Amino acid sequence: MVTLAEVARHAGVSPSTVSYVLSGKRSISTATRKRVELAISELGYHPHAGARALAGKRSHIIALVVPLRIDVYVPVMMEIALSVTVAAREYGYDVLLLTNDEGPDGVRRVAASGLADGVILMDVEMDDARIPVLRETGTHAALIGLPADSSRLACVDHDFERAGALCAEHLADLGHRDIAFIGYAPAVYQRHAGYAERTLTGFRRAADARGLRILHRPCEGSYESTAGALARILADRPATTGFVVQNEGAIGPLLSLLRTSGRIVPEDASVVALCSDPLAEQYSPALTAVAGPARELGRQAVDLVMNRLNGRPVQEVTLLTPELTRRESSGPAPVR
Amino acid sequence: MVTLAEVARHAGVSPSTVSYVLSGKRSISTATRKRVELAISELGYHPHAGARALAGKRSHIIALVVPLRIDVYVPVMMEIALSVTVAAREYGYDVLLLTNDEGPDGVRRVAASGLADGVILMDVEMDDARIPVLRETGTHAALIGLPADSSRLACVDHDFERAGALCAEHLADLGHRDIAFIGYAPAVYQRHAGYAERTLTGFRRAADARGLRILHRPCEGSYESTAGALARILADRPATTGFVVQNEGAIGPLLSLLRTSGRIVPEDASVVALCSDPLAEQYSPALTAVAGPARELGRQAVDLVMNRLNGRPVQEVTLLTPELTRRESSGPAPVR
DNA sequence: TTGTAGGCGTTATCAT
DNA sequence: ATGATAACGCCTACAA
Repeated sequence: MVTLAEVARHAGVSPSTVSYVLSGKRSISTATRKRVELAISELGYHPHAGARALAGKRSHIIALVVPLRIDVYVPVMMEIALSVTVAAREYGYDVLLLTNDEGPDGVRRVAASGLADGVILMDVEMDDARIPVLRETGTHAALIGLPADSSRLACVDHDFERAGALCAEHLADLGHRDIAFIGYAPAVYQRHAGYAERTLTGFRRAADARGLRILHRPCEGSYESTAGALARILADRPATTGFVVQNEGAIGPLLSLLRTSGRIVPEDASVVALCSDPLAEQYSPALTAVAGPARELGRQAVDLVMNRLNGRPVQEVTLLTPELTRRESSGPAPVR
Repeated sequence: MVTLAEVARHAGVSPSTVSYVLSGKRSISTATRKRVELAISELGYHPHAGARALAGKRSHIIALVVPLRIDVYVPVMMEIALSVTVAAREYGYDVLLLTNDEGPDGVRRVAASGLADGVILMDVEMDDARIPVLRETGTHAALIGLPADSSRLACVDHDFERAGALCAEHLADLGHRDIAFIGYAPAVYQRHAGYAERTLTGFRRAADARGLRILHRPCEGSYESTAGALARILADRPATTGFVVQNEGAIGPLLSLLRTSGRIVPEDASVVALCSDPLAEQYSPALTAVAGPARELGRQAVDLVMNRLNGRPVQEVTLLTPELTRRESSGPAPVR
């Protein structure tokens, strides 16, 4: 292995000079810098990560804790994870992947061992068990998601309330009066997942403001459960003409079922999905959808951690604004 | 930060004793071991990762290189990544996430800096640019996928030839004579992606052996491209009654299109998908599908790296056997 | 069974 | 602008 000392010898300078060329923490004459840089590339030198972490008190690694069992749409999760990785690299940081099955101890382990300088938590729950560990160990962290108590933390998330409201407003604008919201599995609401509740809150509030009649039906996302949810909706409120879906699994079945039941989209029924744009475009008709900037979430989380690491102040809560993209699945309410 | 020395003092032993109870590399009397373990938990000691890597010449980290742009089904990729992480933890290893946009240099960087002890490459191409770096640096690695030249490497992959063959044989058994294979985007075949070609090879060979007439149509996976592919198939071979799909995006559209064109599945046409079981079960009718053990792929890759790290011999190529699960989308060929 | 001490490759504080 | 040198926390060969 090539060491800094060898580079120094090769360049005819002292080890500290090489170190400073690398870190840029003091000025170096152009001449010696050139020599050092040449030596580095000639020898193929790469600083030893462990030694650097030991002496420099920074591992240049952040940990990303992802859920092992996932109820949100996996590709979005993956996109966030990848954007975190790419953004971290721009700071010279690498990303350590942790699964949430290690629980709070995983966070403690990587923080206490100096393995990671900071932590990004995905899929944060309202009352997340990892948060006390963060507070107790003073770990620099960013949370993707919004816990019940975000004080002294740094959180980024989509503005789900706004997303829910956008759906209701869009359908109201189109003249729909009776709207159904097909949501996540009952279990998701039972454990008070923030994103699910906040979407519903925003949706309800906007619907109220516009005088819409609404129905909320949880749904497992399978064909059968979607069929069940739709049947109940149409039985309870036959006049329903607008559908909002926040369960990726239910989208395909819903479109099939509407077609089967003789309802043409968007002439007889409008569908608005809460999902990523690529997904919305896969369906036929392409779906009007509300999506948040997944990639941006990852970036922001990294920025937050880096700011904390460098002692810069950070906002406790950052909400990213979602956008509604109108496609083929929504249209004026049918006249009756 | 709690150090090993403090633990030693607290337990009234020497630092090396603490080190040895941790590593188990020499026998310790039960009495002192107890004392040390108590001190460790009382003080909340976690060995400093950097120091350990520096002194022990092992970072206890493996790097996982994932593609930044993905054409395979993302959830499967995610499942593999997570299973790698879980399996690695069982060896006391953590996983560093690298994206392939760093290219071969990313591998060189983590290997040369001692950041990672080994590397797992996902989405390996036939003539992968990262492989020379592996050879040149002597990095311990496992590849998920099968490159053109696998000599002196350790590769795991699904047995795609077998998967393709299973599809053809299943449809042949059911009496189908004309079969169409709806595949990945043309670009995937143009760059000779191994999994795509091998599936086709196995499919063709088995079809030949059974005297089937086959058609292969690449497909982008969108609704439109699927419609185009299907239209051509039915124009070229109106007698086609069996469909094999190896493009997750095309499945939904295909089912819709078959229905629209008045073909009932499975009475008029049979569909066999090459996709994960959870995905196959989401559709209606539930799809007969051939799937490989994704989680197992991750495990095996980790085992391979660990074996290499510990100087144990490893197989160059390990192929995992896929299984066909019969569901509702395949049935006897219609009599005509 | 346990203790002592040198060294791993950097960083950063003193000097010069 | 550059050099020498003492940590950093752990591992392990060598002693006892």
